[in-house]
Amino acid sequence: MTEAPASTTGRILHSLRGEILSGAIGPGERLRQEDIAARLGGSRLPVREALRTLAAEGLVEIEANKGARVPVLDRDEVQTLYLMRERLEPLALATSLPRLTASDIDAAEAIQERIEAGVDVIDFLTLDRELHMLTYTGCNDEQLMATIERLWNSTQHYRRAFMESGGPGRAWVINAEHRLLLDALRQGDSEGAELHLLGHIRRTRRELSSALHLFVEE
Amino acid sequence: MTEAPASTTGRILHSLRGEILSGAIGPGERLRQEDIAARLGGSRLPVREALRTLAAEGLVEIEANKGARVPVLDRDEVQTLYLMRERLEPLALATSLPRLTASDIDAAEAIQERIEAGVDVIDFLTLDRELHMLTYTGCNDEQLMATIERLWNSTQHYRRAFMESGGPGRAWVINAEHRLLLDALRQGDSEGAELHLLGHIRRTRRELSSALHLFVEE
DNA sequence: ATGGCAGAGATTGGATCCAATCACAACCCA
DNA sequence: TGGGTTGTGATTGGATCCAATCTCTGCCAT
Repeated sequence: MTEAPASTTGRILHSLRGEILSGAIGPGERLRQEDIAARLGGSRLPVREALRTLAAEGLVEIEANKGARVPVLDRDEVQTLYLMRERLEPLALATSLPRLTASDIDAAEAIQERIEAGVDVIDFLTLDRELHMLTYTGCNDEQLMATIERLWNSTQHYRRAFMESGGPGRAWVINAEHRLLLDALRQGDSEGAELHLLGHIRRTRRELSSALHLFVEE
Repeated sequence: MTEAPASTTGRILHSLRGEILSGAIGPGERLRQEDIAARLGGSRLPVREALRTLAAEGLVEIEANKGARVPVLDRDEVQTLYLMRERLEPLALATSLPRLTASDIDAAEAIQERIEAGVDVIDFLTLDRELHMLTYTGCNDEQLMATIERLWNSTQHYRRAFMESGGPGRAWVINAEHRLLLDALRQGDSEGAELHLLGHIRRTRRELSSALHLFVEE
């Protein structure tokens, strides 16, 4: 997610995805090809290809002759995306665990310590994602990991909006879940790790779903 | 999956996807932009956009300056795709069931009767897919259904190769599983339906995994 | 005979230009 | 005054052209 590709299409794709994930381009916002081409450098052609890719990833939606915009998700859609995470991420974790090294878990714990030391909203989102992705490094299946990243990407905006509007309130819950997850991983306890991960995602889903103010119709 | 779009890009995308799913273009085969443009009508531009979309779907892989080809999956990759189906399709089924009408189930049973009446390999693949997708019609979540369709698409070649090389041998097993699934749906038994579906996908995964001749290195 | 190398043809990547469609505003008429 | 209509600017869709990279063949040297 961090490597910068050489081709123009790859570069524009990378930049656009980053702008959507960072919130610089929010849900409902329109993406004009010429604007993007001028802003990111290049002609409209690589922009169109990048938009096609983003559309297949679910990060934008393209309507024929009417252009691309960032989709506005309602509560049910975000809920389903989280239900998908609840099903797929334990699978990735179980696949990853046998190949996970002690230093992988060390790195994850270092991230957790930074989270507990106190960070702002934007840093938390980045570190939380890094931590979870680190636990999946042993899973080298492209399709599974690509699907999981898509699920994170599609819900990124709502996670950030939730955190910025006060967040979960009880930070210790997240930390306890992370610690339990990492401990289970350390012990090679696949089932335990899967259960803690499931509970972690499930609780987040429920908190997001009850934050109705995130999903007011526009 | 069957509607023919008006735009050139959409038409080419639809045709290319169909050719890959039908086996007209097999794994490892290269896709030259100019060939496709000449064959399907249009310039290379819409072809490139269609290839980008197919790449994001996992139906082709694009290497910079080297073009697109249909990916060759090994046994582990197909296995993981099926494990993903085992996780996601019961979710789609549970979401679908409350909105499923009696006539939906009637239609699915009609398909099952056609399968039992005896069909060739290609018809079976089509009907089997139609049957399962029918059971998901009540699930109107775009992302979940798109992900499931991608999983079917990515594994379509190996399913067909398996069927053509003798298949499961015991056709009654599939029919029993389908009947049990449909019966549970008829009774509104969500848990039972999920279990039968899981068993159905799981058995297919195991049979495919043990058919090593499908995955010889090239 | 075999391995490396060079060059020509093939193929992809990108830019510019033209056509088609859409959105919006001004205008006309009831 | 309000609603429909038409026309113009804005935006997207598609085609052709040029540049960059790759591939593959044939040649040369060892």
